[in-house]
Amino acid sequence: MFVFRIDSGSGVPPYLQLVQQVRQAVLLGFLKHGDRLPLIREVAETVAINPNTVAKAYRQLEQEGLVTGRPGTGTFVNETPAATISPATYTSLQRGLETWLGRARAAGLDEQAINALFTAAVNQAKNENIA
Amino acid sequence: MFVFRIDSGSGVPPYLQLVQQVRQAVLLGFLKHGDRLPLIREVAETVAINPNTVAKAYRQLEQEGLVTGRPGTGTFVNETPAATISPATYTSLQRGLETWLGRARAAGLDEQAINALFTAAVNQAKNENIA
Amino acid sequence: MFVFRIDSGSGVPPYLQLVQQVRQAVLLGFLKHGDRLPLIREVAETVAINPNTVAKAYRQLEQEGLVTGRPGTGTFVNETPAATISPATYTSLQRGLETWLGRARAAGLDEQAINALFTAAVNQAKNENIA
Amino acid sequence: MFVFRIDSGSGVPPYLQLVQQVRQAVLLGFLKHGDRLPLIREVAETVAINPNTVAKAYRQLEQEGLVTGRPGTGTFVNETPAATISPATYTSLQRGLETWLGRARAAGLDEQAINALFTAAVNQAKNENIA
DNA sequence: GTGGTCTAGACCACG
DNA sequence: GTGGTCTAGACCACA
Repeated sequence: MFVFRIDSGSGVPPYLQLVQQVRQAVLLGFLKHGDRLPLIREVAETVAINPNTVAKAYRQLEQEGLVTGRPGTGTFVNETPAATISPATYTSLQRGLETWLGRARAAGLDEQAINALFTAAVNQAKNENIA
Repeated sequence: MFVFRIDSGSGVPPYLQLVQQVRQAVLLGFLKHGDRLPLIREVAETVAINPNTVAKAYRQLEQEGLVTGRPGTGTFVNETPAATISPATYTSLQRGLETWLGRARAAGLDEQAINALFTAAVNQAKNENIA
Repeated sequence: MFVFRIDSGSGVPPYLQLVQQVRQAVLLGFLKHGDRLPLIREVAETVAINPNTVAKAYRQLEQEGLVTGRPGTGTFVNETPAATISPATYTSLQRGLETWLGRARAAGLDEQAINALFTAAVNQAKNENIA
Repeated sequence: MFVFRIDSGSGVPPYLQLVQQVRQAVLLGFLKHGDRLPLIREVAETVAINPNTVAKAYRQLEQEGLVTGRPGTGTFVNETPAATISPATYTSLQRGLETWLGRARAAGLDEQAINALFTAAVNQAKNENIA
């Protein structure tokens, strides 16, 4: 089953967090064609936000063509455009990240610092590309 | 010089992005005690947002005690609480991340997919802690 | 100035009527690049619906790429993809329709009957294409 | 035989589309006193909607007095109030519309644009009446 | 004062 | 009982 997670301190609107999580899950293969998203009312209950907010997120996903809402039945994932990477390289990358995270945590970095390092690294690469 | 970067598609309010970037820069040692932040007008111009928005970000940083605005002179970084990790482990972690990013990009992942992997890994660790 | 019109008896959700009217206005050249749509609160007042409903319509138009909402300023029409027909043929067709409508009304048909004739004619053509 | 047609992108609820189509057909003389509407199951199958939805449409038509359901036999059209226009002027108007539609299509207008022109013309007339 | 988001609660169309 | 829409009213980010 798919589980949502809201970070209320990030400044990102909750409905957008839901949208991004579904997008990522589809991208990474956690959600596939035909899978049913959790019911709107379920999500609203588990993450403690208003059902309308969840509905707004689902509506946007539908407009993006990622899912289809069927009244009386639920909301279902549409055919994904294409599998981007092979499962092997995917799990390899995943393992690499996990060991790195382990080292970072062992060194005493909290989540905030880890995120800072990550975004700094990503942006540095971007700047090099520009230059 | 310190450079700001606004991601208008992330959903995070621009003023918060500025705040977070300064916080991260201080945390990672890019900004140290006595460094001057860019002028409000400069920032407003380079990232194309309203000066009021930049001023709001600086105001919040001042309220957090991270910086001090000196009218007519600029905004300066206060004494940082303490660097928690040694520079050696820090650069080691940084290098590790960069090589990982290189592998990910070589495998054909775009920024979106990389972010997805990263947040998934971080959240997975969280879930394990909870369980 | 652009004026909205809500037909509350048609069964079409009000927000969709607004969306369709803007789409048509852009398509017919009544709204051009840079034009400002009426303020959300204005529309809500003139057509007597909730501001949120108008906002929902504008949001959808923004997602379709037709307009751009600028907080503090208003909502503006984006560059139109392309002018589809020459103004000459356009006005010619317009005149033709008007004379036809005049004949229909002179014959005693009310709006309901006129709409019935129109949709019947359009659908008939469709069926012929299918067959 | 009478054929229904559902436009799922119009925003009009399917059951209402059925109701409107029967109303129009009666108004234009396509359906006359004693004609039998298609069976609910047939309609549900051909237009791919739930039988309950069709039943709801038929129920509403019965409440309007347009048709009468005879259990085990079918649903039949009641006596129509009166044909308001002569068949001659009717077919004349119909021909006029068809030639106009032909010109519009020849000019390169798609269905969306044609509808836009039509509703614009109708509404313009309305505004003139108000003014 | 502008658009954007969230909440609360109601009603409807559909299965 | 499902998703979809509307209303009412509040708060926030932005110009």
